[in-house]
Amino acid sequence: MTRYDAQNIEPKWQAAWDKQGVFKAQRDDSKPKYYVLEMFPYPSGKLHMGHVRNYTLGDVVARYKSATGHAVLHPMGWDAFGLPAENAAMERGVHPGDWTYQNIDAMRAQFKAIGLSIDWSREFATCDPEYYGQQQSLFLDMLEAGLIARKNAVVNWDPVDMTVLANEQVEDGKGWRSGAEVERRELTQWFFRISDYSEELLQAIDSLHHWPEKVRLMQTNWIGKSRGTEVPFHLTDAYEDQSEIICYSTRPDTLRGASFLAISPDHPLSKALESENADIAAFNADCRKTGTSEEALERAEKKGLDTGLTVEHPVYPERQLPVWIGNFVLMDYGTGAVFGCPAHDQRDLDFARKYGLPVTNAFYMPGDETDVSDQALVPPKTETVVYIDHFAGIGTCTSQSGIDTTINWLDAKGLGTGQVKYRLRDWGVSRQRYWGCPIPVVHCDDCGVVPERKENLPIALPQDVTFDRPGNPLDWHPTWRKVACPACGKPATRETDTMDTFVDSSWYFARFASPRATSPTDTGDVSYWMNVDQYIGGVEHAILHLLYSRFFARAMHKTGHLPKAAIEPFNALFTQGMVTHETYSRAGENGREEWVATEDIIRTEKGATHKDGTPLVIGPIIKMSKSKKNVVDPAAIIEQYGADTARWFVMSDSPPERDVEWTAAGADAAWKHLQRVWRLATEVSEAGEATDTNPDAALSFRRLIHRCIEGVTHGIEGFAFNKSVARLYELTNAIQKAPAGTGATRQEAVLTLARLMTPFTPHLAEEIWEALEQPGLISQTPWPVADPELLIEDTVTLPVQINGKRRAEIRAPAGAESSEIEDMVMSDPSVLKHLGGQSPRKLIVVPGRIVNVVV
RNA sequence: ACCCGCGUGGUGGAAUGGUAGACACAAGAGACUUAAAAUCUCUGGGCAGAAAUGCCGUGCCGGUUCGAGUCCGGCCGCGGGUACCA
Repeated sequence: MTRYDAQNIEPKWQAAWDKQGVFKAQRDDSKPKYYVLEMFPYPSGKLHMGHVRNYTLGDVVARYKSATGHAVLHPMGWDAFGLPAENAAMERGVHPGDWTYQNIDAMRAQFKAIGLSIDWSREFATCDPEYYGQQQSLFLDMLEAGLIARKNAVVNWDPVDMTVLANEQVEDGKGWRSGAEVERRELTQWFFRISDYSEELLQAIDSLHHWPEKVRLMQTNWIGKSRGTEVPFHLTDAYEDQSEIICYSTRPDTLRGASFLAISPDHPLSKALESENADIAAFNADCRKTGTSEEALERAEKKGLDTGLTVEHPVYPERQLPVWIGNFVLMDYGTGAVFGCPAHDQRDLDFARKYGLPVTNAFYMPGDETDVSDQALVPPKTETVVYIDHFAGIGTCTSQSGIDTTINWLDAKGLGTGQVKYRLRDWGVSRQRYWGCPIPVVHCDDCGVVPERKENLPIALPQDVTFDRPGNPLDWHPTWRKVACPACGKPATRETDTMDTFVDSSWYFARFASPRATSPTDTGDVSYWMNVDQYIGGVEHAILHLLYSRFFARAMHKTGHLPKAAIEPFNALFTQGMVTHETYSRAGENGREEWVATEDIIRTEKGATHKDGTPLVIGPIIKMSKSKKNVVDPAAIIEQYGADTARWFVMSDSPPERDVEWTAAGADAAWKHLQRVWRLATEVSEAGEATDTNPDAALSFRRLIHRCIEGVTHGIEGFAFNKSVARLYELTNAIQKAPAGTGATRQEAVLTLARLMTPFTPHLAEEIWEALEQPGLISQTPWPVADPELLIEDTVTLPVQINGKRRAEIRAPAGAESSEIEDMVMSDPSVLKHLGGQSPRKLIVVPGRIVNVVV
């Protein structure tokens, strides 16, 4: 008997699959189709364990669906545009394209070594001109369909490098390269009008039955629908052409407690005031220095400046409210102006206390008429409150009905306008960078912004660019920008902004249906293959990527590129957990914590030491990451144990949606198990022709085999691969301990085991299939079907409880009547002993489950 | 702060309201071996007991139920998401 030699066997089967085109997706109207897709990777150049887990999950599904008679589409591509390539260009002087394609080559080889059932003939990268050219075509169609707008937006501006920064390039409010304080600056940008679809995208979340509840909730919150009202406040004295300030409020019922107005530093009125008031100009300028990132806003202190202007309260005109500029008021939500009601909003209360503004209650809690002091009174909207002297005549009711009544009242009096607002903002896609899909428009002095002609697509990125100065290389390319206007033919300038990489990933799933089509999609192919039946990826994409894709599918439908049925492109979504690993550290120079790479660790009984002998501190178990140096390189694992071991490990133990901790011991154990399976298969193979001479033992063995088929299938269907793996362990144990006289069934068991293991460890399964002289490839062999007859036991063991405590058990025929079981229970010696002569008050028989005797 | 999710042996984790701890890892004991590795066998929630068995046990407190890890209410802890959103 030989040891299982994964290093030679795995490439052999990969070549065989490749040669026979086993995984080529083929339209076949005689079969149901199944489209499995894992979120495509960024080509960093190196596979990590997270990839192995993600793609193995999808591969198990793909191989299972294929074995159960589906026409499977399981493609792979590369999300290839983005910043890291430009960084590499700046740091090492390589061209972003060369860097990217080299990485793709390296990663493709590593992916192939995992033995994934991918149809590689459909591979593409988003940086292929064939792909982004079609994306430009989509852009032009969407522009024509009114789905795209051009407007001003605030960006992070690095005043030293004179360049726009992505949010992730802003660290502590400073540019990552220059270290300069980042400023907010307005630029004219391209936007996808996703906010037009807010309500539809929100409503349709209800139809996403096979999405995780968590993701649906996150999207709902992100869209952020709120009902409120817009209330105009008249300026006591009109300022220039402005006579009123419109505030948006979701709590108009608290209008009685309004004691000031706060407007955004970017509000038109604030801007107008800047020119004549130096203090205001300075204050606003200071506010704009704060970056747009969430952390920057969070840390910023709530500050305000009194403009000296006042407004009339709309309901109590005799009251004059001061108008402040508040750094916490956002121009791009609502109207950029709010009324402050300190009694019923904590932030307003803090502001009022800081600047000495009045605090007036609009309502009390029933039976508690104390005024607000340092804690704003904000009960849940479903709770009943007592309104004080309310203008719309409401007294005691829930806040929600108070809000509704007030909105209607204000509407009726012409004092406000009921409004539904969404947090979801239009999607700004302009990026001032080189390595992205060029936006296909031209700026002409005479014609303005002109869309490119489709026959000029793709608008390809120029190759000859340099990264020796900051900013966008397209801006100073000697010739690329200079083009003839597509409308009038006069000299004009090409747009140098490129698209956000989220655009690239918003439709790639549709492109896989016909990756070489000369239009974005092919109607026949896309109608056949879409939707994605099972989408798999990290929860970090729960909001943006998935929401953008949902929007894009609608936009593609509107522009004729997707059928109506595909406007929700992902039928089912699965979000998998991370791969984690222990961290190790020691005190480095000047006492700072120094992380130590996994390969430098020697694990000892008590802890860990560096291979140079210094003791190490074992840190927390966290996601594998370069910065913590706790990565385990899949390539090294594949070299040591083979791909099947890595696949088996990541599918074992932890449920796929949870994090899995990579441990050396676990990997070793997975490898040992696969060796054991191989050993058993070899034994069976060497035993040759065998017969069953012990029919009873053989029958119960066969029952076990079929329970295993049932369990593994059920586990895969329910994305509980860890449970499938447990059933496979059970079957392996049973084969090993098979009683004498079950030789034939044992052979059957090994063949079934191989077939059930195919989705998890396909190479080993093929090798066993071949060793047992079975025809064809196991990858093309149908999935075993459990015989329902064999799943039914003839006798069952029923636990007997007395007053809820398990005291005995009885064996009863599977279909026994309750009365029969009652008789058996009441004559069972150990039951009688526990009853001690008492007669039961009640006997509960749950057929096939349990008996409870109540005394 | 708000919104989700989760708390089960030494560990990862099983368990349609019905025998808690499947399966695996780590551990201990044994077999084989000159020895080790590899492999195989057995043990394994806690306490008491030689054992049979008994009591306790799924973060804590209470409730519903013949029966609760599972359902309900409250608390504690951990994880995730989101937010100057008016």
